Amino acid sequence: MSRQNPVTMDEVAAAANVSKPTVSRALSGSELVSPATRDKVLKVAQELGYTVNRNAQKLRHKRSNTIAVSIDFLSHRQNHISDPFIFELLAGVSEALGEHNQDLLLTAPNHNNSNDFQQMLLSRGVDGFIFLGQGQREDMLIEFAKLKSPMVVWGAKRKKEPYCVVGSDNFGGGQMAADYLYQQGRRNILFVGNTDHTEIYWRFKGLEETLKQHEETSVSKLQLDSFSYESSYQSAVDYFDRVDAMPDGIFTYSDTAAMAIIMALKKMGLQVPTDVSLVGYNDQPSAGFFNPRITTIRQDPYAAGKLLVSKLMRIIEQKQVRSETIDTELVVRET
Amino acid sequence: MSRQNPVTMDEVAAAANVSKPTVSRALSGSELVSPATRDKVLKVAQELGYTVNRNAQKLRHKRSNTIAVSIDFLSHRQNHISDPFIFELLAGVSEALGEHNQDLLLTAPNHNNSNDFQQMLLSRGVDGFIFLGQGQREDMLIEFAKLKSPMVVWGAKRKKEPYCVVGSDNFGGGQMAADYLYQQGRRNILFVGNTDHTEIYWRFKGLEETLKQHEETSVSKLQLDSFSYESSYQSAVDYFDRVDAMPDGIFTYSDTAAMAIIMALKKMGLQVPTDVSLVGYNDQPSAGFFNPRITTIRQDPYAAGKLLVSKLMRIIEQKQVRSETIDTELVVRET
DNA sequence: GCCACTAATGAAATCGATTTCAACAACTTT
DNA sequence: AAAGTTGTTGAAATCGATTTCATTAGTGGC
Repeated sequence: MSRQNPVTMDEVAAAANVSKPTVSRALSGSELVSPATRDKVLKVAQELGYTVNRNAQKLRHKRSNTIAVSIDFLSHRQNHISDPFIFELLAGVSEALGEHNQDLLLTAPNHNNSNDFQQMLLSRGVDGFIFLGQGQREDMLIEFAKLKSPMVVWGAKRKKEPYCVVGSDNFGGGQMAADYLYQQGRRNILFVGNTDHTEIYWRFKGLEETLKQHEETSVSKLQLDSFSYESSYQSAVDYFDRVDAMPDGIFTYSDTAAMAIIMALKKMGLQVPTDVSLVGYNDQPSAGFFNPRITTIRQDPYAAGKLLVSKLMRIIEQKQVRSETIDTELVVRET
Repeated sequence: MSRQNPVTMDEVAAAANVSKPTVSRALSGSELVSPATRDKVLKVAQELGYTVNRNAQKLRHKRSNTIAVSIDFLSHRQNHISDPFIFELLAGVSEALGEHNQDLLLTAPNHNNSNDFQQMLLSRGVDGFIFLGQGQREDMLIEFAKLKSPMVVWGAKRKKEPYCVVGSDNFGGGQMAADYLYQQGRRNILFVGNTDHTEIYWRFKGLEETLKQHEETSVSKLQLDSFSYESSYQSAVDYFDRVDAMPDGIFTYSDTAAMAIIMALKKMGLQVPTDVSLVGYNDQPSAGFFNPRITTIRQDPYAAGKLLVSKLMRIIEQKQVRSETIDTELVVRET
């Protein structure tokens, strides 16, 4: 009904016998309008079912109160779901943005290039960007950062990143995994993951450097190039087939990979945790009810979302912010 | 840089020595402008780094090319992630919207009431709505549908729903599960799920009515009221404790619940599939690599997303559309 | 050479809000 | 009673595009 022809501010003004500016002020709760007229305007607006035209408002304000959120994984049909953790992160960001009265524009897969992002920003479509996962596209992010648009990134901190990064302490996570596995009496540790990804690289480094401090330990690496369960499983089977000595401790870059590895070990006739101890990453929901229940490094996606959003808001307000690391925690379960 | 002060169409017009309307036409590829001037304008626009102000455009067009997507689960911190299938559905919708050049506005949890939705629509913020999951809020959707706004819903079809629903054939899914379990020689079947949800109700009905056709079968029901793994597990343990005869076949409303049930059975000393056969629902990614690998009813989230979006687009174009059911498929694995 | 017609362009109106600035009324102050 | 406040209100400009309508130049017909 009213959709065909929404009520405008002019009509409210006419009906309330005041001018358009007065209506605008009344609705925005300005002090410049007398309480009597304000009440009258509000009542009339309510009766007519008036709602502000947000596009007109955005045009005038030069601000959209909309944040674009870009999920790396959404663009790759093959492995988009590989990490349920990202979905939790999205939920956290969504909640936090809601608290700041910001709308969340989920960027479509085919927009995933600098040029289109730039368009979105400059065309006043959005006020800022949140990138969930820097993945292998870090160069693109660096390129994009040159535009000096408000942006924050979930991922790994580098020495001098040109944008604000929020992420868990990947190095510290690696350390925790190393300590745990060592305490379990494991000495031959295998890392599983694609260290081309900055985040994953630091998890590996944390593991490696911690183990170096002990004698008689060895660290090897199984380099994956896909996030999917199937491909991880296959890579693991191949690896275990060709390798001489089986590891007795494994640290995987994600819980999904952990599941794949456990299944591959099973195929090789090895039991977790009897023969091999294993630590995953993320504490994604299914990690806790996999069989066996996976020991993992927990990152709090809600805390992360909140932090990402609050940083971005400060950037939009032209304030200085720093990259920040959120706490991680070792969740000891059955593996 | 340019963010502080984006280039406007007027500036392009001045630089190209033409008028504003000509620039507008040139950029939109109108036939009304000569090829020579069009090329010139395009070149100048490129040089100045011009991008259209989408908010001005939206105001003028009275169309935002933005679709609001509402995810039921995002609003409940407790169980928002219960169903990874929803995330896949979201990815499908995102992809499909991208193909239609529509932006995707993910509605914030605190917007989840009719009034705010109405505001969004009437304020020209979005052109239509996609609800992923009708859940227990079906009354709210019906209320919202009265506004006659373009909307489509992922969920269960009813006799006469006041809006367009796309969903899988839940009754048929129930039938498939029943047939499978019967063929496995199972006779005492338990359904697990909250039948207050329309979708889940029909899955139960499909199961029940199919089994009724065979003699010497029994159907019982474990009513859940939460989607979370933990609570499902607990309910199952309690149920198995108090019930006289254990079922030899189980059909769960989701794969997450299936995992919880399997773990609960294990605790009771029962093996899947030796003692009990089990069919889940959704074929969520982890179903295929749970241990044991879960037999389930597959719904294609990409097909679903595409269908939802194409229906919505037709509704926005004022065309008639019908509710539709997408195919489901029994994926036989180890359970 | 004049008229009709087409193609290309621009002036001005428009979308619906917000904001600046001026105007006015009602009070104080002296 | 004149001047200065203070508090409310409205006219008009503005945000940046699109669209209508009028205008001009150029082409062909007779």
